[in-house]
Amino acid sequence: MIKTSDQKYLRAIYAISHTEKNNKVGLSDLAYYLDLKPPTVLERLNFLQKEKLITYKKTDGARLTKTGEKEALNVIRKHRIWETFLHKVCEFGWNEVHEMAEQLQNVDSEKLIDRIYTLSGEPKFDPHGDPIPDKSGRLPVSVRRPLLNSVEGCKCTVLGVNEDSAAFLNYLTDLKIGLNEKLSVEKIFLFDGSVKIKYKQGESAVLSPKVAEKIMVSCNKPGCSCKN
Amino acid sequence: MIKTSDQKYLRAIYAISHTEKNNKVGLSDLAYYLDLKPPTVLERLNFLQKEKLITYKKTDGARLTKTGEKEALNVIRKHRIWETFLHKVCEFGWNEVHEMAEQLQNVDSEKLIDRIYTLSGEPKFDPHGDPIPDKSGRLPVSVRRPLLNSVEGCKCTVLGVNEDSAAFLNYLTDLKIGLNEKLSVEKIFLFDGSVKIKYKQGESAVLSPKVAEKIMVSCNKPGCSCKN
DNA sequence: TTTTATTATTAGGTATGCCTAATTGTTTTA
DNA sequence: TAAAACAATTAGGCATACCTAATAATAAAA
Repeated sequence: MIKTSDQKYLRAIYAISHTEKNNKVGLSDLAYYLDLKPPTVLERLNFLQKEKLITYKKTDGARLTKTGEKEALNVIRKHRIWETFLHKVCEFGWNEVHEMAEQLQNVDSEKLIDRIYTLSGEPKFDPHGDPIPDKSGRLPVSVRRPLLNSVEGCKCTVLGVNEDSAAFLNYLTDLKIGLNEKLSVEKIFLFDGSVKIKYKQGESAVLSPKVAEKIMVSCNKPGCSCKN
Repeated sequence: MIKTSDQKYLRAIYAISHTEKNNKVGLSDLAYYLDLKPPTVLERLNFLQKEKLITYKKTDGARLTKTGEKEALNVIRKHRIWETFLHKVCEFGWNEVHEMAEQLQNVDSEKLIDRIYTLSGEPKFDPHGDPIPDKSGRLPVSVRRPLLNSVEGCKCTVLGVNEDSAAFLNYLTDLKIGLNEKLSVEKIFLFDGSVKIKYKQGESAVLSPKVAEKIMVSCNKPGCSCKN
């Protein structure tokens, strides 16, 4: 059985390699992400390589092997199912669930995850809009795209976000933008790409491109001319 | 903040000192209970004593201080609430919940415990029939007594058990004796104190005193002449 | 292309939470 | 009451999972 501390490494590698700038997962990127020092991480990477869960070369960074990716997706599955449960069944805000799920994902019982998932209604996406892998690690496909890619006049729905920081989530909460919120794109400012949106009854906001890039939506009308 | 590994010690001391033979909690009793070696336990007991969570003297064994007992009851509360949740909401058998609760009790969120408890209907006793302390460590009083103390003819209800071992719980499951089962005491054999019971529609069993001692019941009629 | 900055690696260290083996008390019980 | 059994203690060791400081390799900038 693979240790929970090692699962953290696998999950981190997975997360970093699925960023926009998805090139190589360097030692110091990982150390920074995990809040550890490079020598600590290096030691463990060598171990994980011996176990054939990753490959690691200084030039190439860390990459998950087939087995390693499966492990990573397994933890991601647990994490996202717990987040879903906490949000849907326990009624926590989507900005509160991450910390708790981080601890709960380590509980060792497949059967428990199954029950929790059933109780949550077996959705395909977690409260941040991230896809929940099935038991064999397959991800559901989604039509998520960044709000930033909208054309003026588009009406779309918030499916999730691309950042978990409390600062960001609290900002959205302040604006009263939540999961499943329907947004209407009023204007795209050519100057810097800022996006003006309307939502709820009469709320409106101008979002910086940095923010709009991290809000994931899907268009309400199929065949809308927004980019993906 | 007190470490989860230290909480285990406090809980163990609490558990052992609340046994029938509740005299002193010796070093080796504790070591046996925790499945550790005496030197390991001694080291930690000295630490816990420095922290004023227990007192420990070779002659007197380990005793919880006020603070220590409060800590212990706090973990016990979490453990029993998780067990209740797993049984009532997730529909696990009462013989499956202990292991999972052991892990879940370490999750650090008062708020989560509150939600889980609400979802479970805020009962006063867990699925083994053990009382759930409130937030200040107060225990609800119960009228539990061992089945062994019954008089012939008594009708009573199973509230819980005094042992958590899988062997014991599986034995009860085989006999189809579960929580809230109504039992009718047919005969007490003077020879060794075995108890013959009837229950469900026509099931019957003769329980050894060792078993009958560990099944906790309450009489269905107030003023029944059973001992407590 | 030399200097500077960044990143990776090695070597050695610390705290935690366990362990075994040996020693010393303290009970039983013969 | 001496021998045997058991409980408590001391001393020293090991693995894990981190760390710092120093060095080597590589990439970026002057």
